[in-house]
This record gives sequence, C-alpha cells and structure tokens, in this order.
Amino acid sequence: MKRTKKERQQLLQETIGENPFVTDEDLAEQFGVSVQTIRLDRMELSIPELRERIKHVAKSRLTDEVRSLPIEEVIGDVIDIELDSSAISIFDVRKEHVFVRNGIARGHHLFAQANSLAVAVINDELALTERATIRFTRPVREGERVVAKAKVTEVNAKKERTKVEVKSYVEKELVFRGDFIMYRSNIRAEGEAE
Amino acid sequence: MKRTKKERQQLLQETIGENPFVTDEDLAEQFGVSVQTIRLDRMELSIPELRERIKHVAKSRLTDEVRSLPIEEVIGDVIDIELDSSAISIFDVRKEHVFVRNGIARGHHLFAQANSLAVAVINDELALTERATIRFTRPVREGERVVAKAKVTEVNAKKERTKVEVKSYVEKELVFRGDFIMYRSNIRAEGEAE
DNA sequence: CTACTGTTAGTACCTAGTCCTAATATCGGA
DNA sequence: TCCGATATTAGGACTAGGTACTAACAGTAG
Repeated sequence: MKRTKKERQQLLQETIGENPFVTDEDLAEQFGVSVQTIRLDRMELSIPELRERIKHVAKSRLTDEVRSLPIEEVIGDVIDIELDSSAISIFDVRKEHVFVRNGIARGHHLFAQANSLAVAVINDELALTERATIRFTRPVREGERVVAKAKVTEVNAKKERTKVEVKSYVEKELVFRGDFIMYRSNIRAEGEAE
Repeated sequence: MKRTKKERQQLLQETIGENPFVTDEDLAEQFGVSVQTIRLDRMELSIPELRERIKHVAKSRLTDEVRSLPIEEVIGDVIDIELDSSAISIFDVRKEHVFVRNGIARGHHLFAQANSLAVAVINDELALTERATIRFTRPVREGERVVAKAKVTEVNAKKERTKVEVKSYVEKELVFRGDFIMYRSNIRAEGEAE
C-alpha cells in the first residue's frame, strides 16, 4: 500500500477539484486501487459522481450571467479607505483584461477601477458619476499591478457634488488619471458617526 | 400534426439553446412526439446529446478564465460601422450591470461600451484611448437599451491622433456623452482599400 | 482467536443516450 | 385510388458511468 487511506482521499479531493471531468476509472488507475475503493472514497468525502459534478459546473456557468462581469462591487481590491477623504485599490492586469492582439490593457478596466474607487470613497447613500475627464498616460500590460489612489478634492454638500481625483500607478509611474465629478444623495450612509 | 417538421425543429433548436439541460424525453413530451423523433431531429440538426451539451458548457466555463469578460472585443453589439467615420452599438442593461442597491447602471459599463466603440471605429492596426471627457447625463436603469453612436470628428494621421465623439441614448434621450482622443499606430489594418 | 477496518469483486439496476432494423402513418401526385 | 416518398414510431442490442447492495478476503489490534 503506497499511500494510506487518508493520503489517498486527500489527493483524490484535490485531483477532482482541479479536474472535475475525471472518471472513477481514471482515478482508480491513477491511485492503483480498484474502482470500488474510489467510489467508497467519494462516498465518505461526499463527492458527487462525474455527471453531477459536470452538471454543477455547467449550471454555475449559466448562472454566471449574474456574476458575468468579474468586476463585482469594486473593481480591484481596496486596501485602504478613509471616507470622504481618500482610498487606494490595487488591480492586477491579467490576460482577460488585455487586447489579444497586443497585450495592452483595455481602457475600461482602468476606468472601472478608478470609477468604482471614486464611488466607494464617498460616504453617502448614493453616489453616481456625473462627469469625468480621464487620461491614459501609458499603456498597461498583462501582469502589471495597477495601484489607484483616490483623493476627494472638494466636498460641497449643498450642491450635492463631490470632486474626486484618481491617479493610477504601475511601479510609481503614472498610467492613468481621472477627475471625477460625483453626484451624491447627501444622505449619510447608515451607521456613520457625525 | 400540430406543427410541421420544420417548425418543430426550429423550436427544438431554440429550446435547447435556451436550456441545454433538457432531455430528449422532456422534449418529446413538450412537442407531443416520440423520443425517437426528437433523436432524429437532433441528428439532422447535429445537436449533441444532453451529456455532451452539458460537458461543453462546463468546459467553456472552465476555459472562461481566459474569456472571463463576457464582453469580447466590443462591449455591446455593433449594428453598424463605417471605418474612420461612424459606428453604432447597442447594449442591454441587465441586472449584472447595475448597483444592487438602486438598480442604476454602473458607470463603467456605459464607458466600456463607448470606449470600445471608439476603438472599433478606428481603421488602424492599433488604437488606444489617450484621453477622454465623459458625462453621465441621466442614470440608466436595468432593462433599458443603450444605443451608442460614435462619430469620428477629426483624423490627423500625422499626429497619430483621432478624435471620436460618442453619444449614448436610451429612447432618444441622451444618457452619456464621451469625447475620446485616440492614439493610433497609423498603420492601415490589413486588407483595407486605399 | 476474534473483531474491525480496508479493499476488492460481483450482481442488479439506472439514465440518457447510440445505432440499427422494421413497421406504420401520412401526404402529394399521376 | 393506388404508388412512392417522407415522417414517425417501436423495439432490440449496446454503451458509459454510475448507484446500491452483498459477499469475500487480507491485515492489524486487542
């Protein structure tokens, strides 16, 4: 017996996790045990059969119309935020963000990062972009990490407008700049101190 | 016979297109024909069996890490384009495009539609957004159809810059406007007439 | 030695098909 | 009305990739 039951089951779980399309027979061969053993293992680990696994993946893909834009509420990871003052987020450019032809990041991803950061920094129930002037100062490529820094430059509660300046950098080098004029509902977000 | 063969096959194709998880038996019941008839129909239309369909969906989902943005090259559907002159695309705002809290479309989607249209309209090997001024004139909501119209306002080959003006409408009402200054490589795209 | 765990083997059954043959049904045209 | 073509249905044999269950056996611990 090369591996103990535990080791085998551990590996089994990982293997199926990586490739849900593998059959019990494949696995039996791979681990040098019988098909029945694999089935018992799956039982114990409550891993469903191949077809159910595939169905699950397929369904999650179709339900993904909801998730569709991998962009969730804020594009990039917010690493620091001070409401109505400043915020920072990072965004790693991967192959799905670039033009196939030249590997340059598509502008709307940089915009999305900056824009969502501008929305996030505003301490209000509702914040909408009303106007923006943006500049792409250097093409960004696959694999680069973009750090966006937002700064609130003007809060005018009466006018229901806030100006936010966002500068995005790759290694200290400015790659994007956006000046956003945000509309805000002027109603403090819940649970906020005066 | 309620429907002709052609009608049934047409419907069959649509039905499976909408829901790949439907079995031959389900379909047979739905159309009031035998399972065998459904199978013959699938043969003629070369639609694979249920499990293959599911597998295909599942695989495309896993491979999707690559395609990730369902948005392919252009966001929205281009319905008309005249290179270096004008282009029109439509974009249907669905629930994945809006803020959960208020149902208003997230700005970057409108920007993405406009920006990618500005890129598409340029008849060049390489086109990148260099600068843009944008205005969101009215919030767009779930269910609305946004029609973006791009117009090339200035082509200056020497300077390698092109100005594109994009106006997006919902039912004749302006909801977004963007003025893009695009960088271009100044090398004609392949297969283009002088 | 016995009890227990782990592993293997084999059977019957299931779903959602394939492929193939054969029998009907339906319809248009001479 | 009969002929032939197309359309539909039925059935049998087979497949993959299982489930559920029973039975047998090996190795180890008490």
